[in-house]
Amino acid sequence: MFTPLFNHIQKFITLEPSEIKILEASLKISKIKKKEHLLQEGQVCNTLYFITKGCARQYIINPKGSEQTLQFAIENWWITDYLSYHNTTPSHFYIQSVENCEIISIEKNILEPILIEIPKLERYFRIVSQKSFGAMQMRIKFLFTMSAEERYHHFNDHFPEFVQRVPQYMIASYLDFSAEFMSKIRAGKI
Amino acid sequence: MFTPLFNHIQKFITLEPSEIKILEASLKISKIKKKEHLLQEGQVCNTLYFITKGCARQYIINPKGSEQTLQFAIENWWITDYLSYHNTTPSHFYIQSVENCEIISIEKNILEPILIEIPKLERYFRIVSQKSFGAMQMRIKFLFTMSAEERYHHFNDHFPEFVQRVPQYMIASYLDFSAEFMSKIRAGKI
DNA sequence: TTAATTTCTTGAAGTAGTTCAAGTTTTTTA
DNA sequence: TAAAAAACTTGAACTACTTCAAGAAATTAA
Repeated sequence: MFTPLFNHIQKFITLEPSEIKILEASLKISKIKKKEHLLQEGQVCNTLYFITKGCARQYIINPKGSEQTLQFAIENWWITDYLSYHNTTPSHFYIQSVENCEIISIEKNILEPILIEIPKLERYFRIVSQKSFGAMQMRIKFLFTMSAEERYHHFNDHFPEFVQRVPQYMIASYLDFSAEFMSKIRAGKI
Repeated sequence: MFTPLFNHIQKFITLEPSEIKILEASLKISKIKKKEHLLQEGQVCNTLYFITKGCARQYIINPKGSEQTLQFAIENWWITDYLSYHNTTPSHFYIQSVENCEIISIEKNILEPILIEIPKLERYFRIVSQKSFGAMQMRIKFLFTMSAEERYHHFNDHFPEFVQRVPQYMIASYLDFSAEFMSKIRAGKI
């Protein structure tokens, strides 16, 4: 049930059976339907979510009233608002499932004592979040240096299966151009 | 000498005197001149840098051959390429001082054993990097939702001292518009 | 303190995107 | 399986920016 997460953890550290038990006891798994919200703007985010099946996204509603996807998370990705989590401040983001999902969640007030009990888990979360930060730096690089068309092709080349899974307009906003423009790129009308 | 770093660490965790000694022994402090490089594109980054005085930046050279700043780091900020650090892959970035700097550096092969010895430090780096990741999410939000002029004013309002310290063209590229356009915004010609 | 270099400014011309509105296709729901 | 809702497409008009080129101002070096 929790195996995808433990497999992921074991890529970075090695847990004792006793430690696995402790962690396991504090995890919660839930199935959620497409378009359900895990977090709404204005709420304080005090949960980490790990996707074991399906796909979720973080998005905002921009000043013009339309949704803009900032981040996707698929199988074996964590998704959360870390700023809200750490500062206990209202979130600027929505987190929503894009497909029916299976999600492991763990709450801050349960996780933090466990991290002190099992320091290897601190290590796991440190490495994962440093790598995510690094990935974000690359994302900014791509946004800054590539044209809309280049970003589309780059994304398509790197995540072809993913492009099939989610609506185009979400990918368009994630790549920071309009759905209409994406349609024209795809039709070769650029 | 290392006090700015220890002050920063003590905001998140509490170290024993013995632990402070261990860490201290593995830190290196250096003064570097304006425009010196800490990292060049293509090198593997195996060092973390903590700015105690001055200002550094991460930048790339874009396909047109001009520099684009992706990140600034001032006093009490860490700067590094975490993707290169963790994957031992060539970096896509330059890291360079923008002013004369005093910088604490710590190497991966020295740090990693210390982190195992002092798990509280794992905690420190985890929290710092999760917060940085959160800040990056906000940065993407601003890039996506604000016009060039709004980004300029927002940055100016939040970091007025900083705007005095670094050349405008670096700020312009950090905010993802041209130096010429920034000049026009400042002159109110927009 | 002069020369050299770096940074900033300005206007004119161009363009990579957006916005709007309407129609079509696909997917979901009942 | 029909109706409703969601997602995608298209073209025309627009605009927020970029690029270029040249000069002015500020900073640094000798």
